[in-house]
Amino acid sequence: MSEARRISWRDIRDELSRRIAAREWQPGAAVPGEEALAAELGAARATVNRALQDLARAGVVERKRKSGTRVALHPVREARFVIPLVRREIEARGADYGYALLSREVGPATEIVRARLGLPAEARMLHLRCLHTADRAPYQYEDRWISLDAVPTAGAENFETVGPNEWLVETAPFSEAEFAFFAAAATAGEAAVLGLQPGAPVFVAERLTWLGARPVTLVRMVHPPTHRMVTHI
Amino acid sequence: MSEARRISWRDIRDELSRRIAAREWQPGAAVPGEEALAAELGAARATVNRALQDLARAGVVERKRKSGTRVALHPVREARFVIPLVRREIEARGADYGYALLSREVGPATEIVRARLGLPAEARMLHLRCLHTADRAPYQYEDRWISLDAVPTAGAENFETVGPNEWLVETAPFSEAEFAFFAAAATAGEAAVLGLQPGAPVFVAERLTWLGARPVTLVRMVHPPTHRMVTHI
DNA sequence: GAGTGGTCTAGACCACTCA
DNA sequence: GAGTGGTCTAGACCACTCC
Repeated sequence: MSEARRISWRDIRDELSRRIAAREWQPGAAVPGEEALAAELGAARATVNRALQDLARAGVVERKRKSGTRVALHPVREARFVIPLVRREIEARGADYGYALLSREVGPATEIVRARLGLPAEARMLHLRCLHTADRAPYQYEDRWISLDAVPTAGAENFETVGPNEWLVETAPFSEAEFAFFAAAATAGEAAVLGLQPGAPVFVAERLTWLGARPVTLVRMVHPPTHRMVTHI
Repeated sequence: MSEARRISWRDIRDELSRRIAAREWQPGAAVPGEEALAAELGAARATVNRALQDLARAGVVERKRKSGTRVALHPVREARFVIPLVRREIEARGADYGYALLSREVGPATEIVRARLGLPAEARMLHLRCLHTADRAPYQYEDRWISLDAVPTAGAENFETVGPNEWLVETAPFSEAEFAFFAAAATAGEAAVLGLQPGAPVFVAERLTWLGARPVTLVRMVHPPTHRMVTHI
């Protein structure tokens, strides 16, 4: 009587994905062209295109003009991590969020920080050290430098009740960011703040942001070794 | 004489992105509807839609039917990491890749591993321990469990020249994966293999994969503290 | 030169959600 | 009920790349 429901690009993606997983299309093998798939599946080429682009983004197929689409030999899987505000991260766990400002200073940056941000020696910087707690337990120690050239209004903020993270998000836009994650041994200062032994392994997330060519902020976020960064694919 | 080049969805995305960064549209403010933007920018609604969807994926705007599109108050930025094969990761740095199988055993899994994978006590598993080197220096210690129920052919492989990672990628498809990253103190065994002091901080990446409901493999990849996982946004 | 993916357009209908 | 985003279609042209 009635026609079947229109096929969606997700349906197509899942069907192609299934064929690849079931080895109906071997790794390295060519996938039929968009036109052919569209005809076979009863969809428009644009719909097939959207499905294939999604698979390409996920690393399942590789596409090249003229040569066509192939099942990836070495699927480069990608992991996505959402980087929420610490406060939201803690509240999402159902824990009570706490914030404390440990120190606030205006002055020149250390040589390492200047080199990392590409700033001259005379650049005026705001240096903040904060602690974020979950149910009163140390959760993240934040060591942040803010360029007062890029964000002059930061000099007028005391950051005693609002963390620089939240303040910057609403105040200072950025165009580029670089994240790095690594393990390190807790320095004496970090260990004291987080309630660990000096030298204990800590999980460090470091972020640099720029607005155009101007560096905005450099932050080192240090977590106790119980911290896990998890994602699903 | 001639018309300007057709506007692309990237152009539109960048223009909208610029307006948001320049605070022409404040955080929380409503963005004009797709129809209006299409008219203003001289593009089709589908093109504007694609640009807005990309901004939504990046967390810059939030979209809801009927209510429309708003500039995100708390942009939930996301970081994307590509997870290549270790060999590729090392070769991409211009270093020589080396691989060594340290041990290979068939038998029951430890209780912890079974619990993690949701497997019964009698499940037959393949346990592999390997070392990946970059220019002869230890780069990653791989401790892997493979379910012989899910991947029976793994039992016939000796894994002496090809790492289980590469072998599985070409042999055993998976539908779901979970990644976890964290810092830990090197165990005595890990320290010995990586040439570190026991208790030294190490960067651990753990991955579980399933094919449908069946667990395929659990791997713990341990890196020396010099390892950094980096991404740009 | 020719084949394949990349993308834009114009129009249409649907789905969700708010009032 | 009505407004907005979500998506499909059909057609077209472009851009890249291999031959």
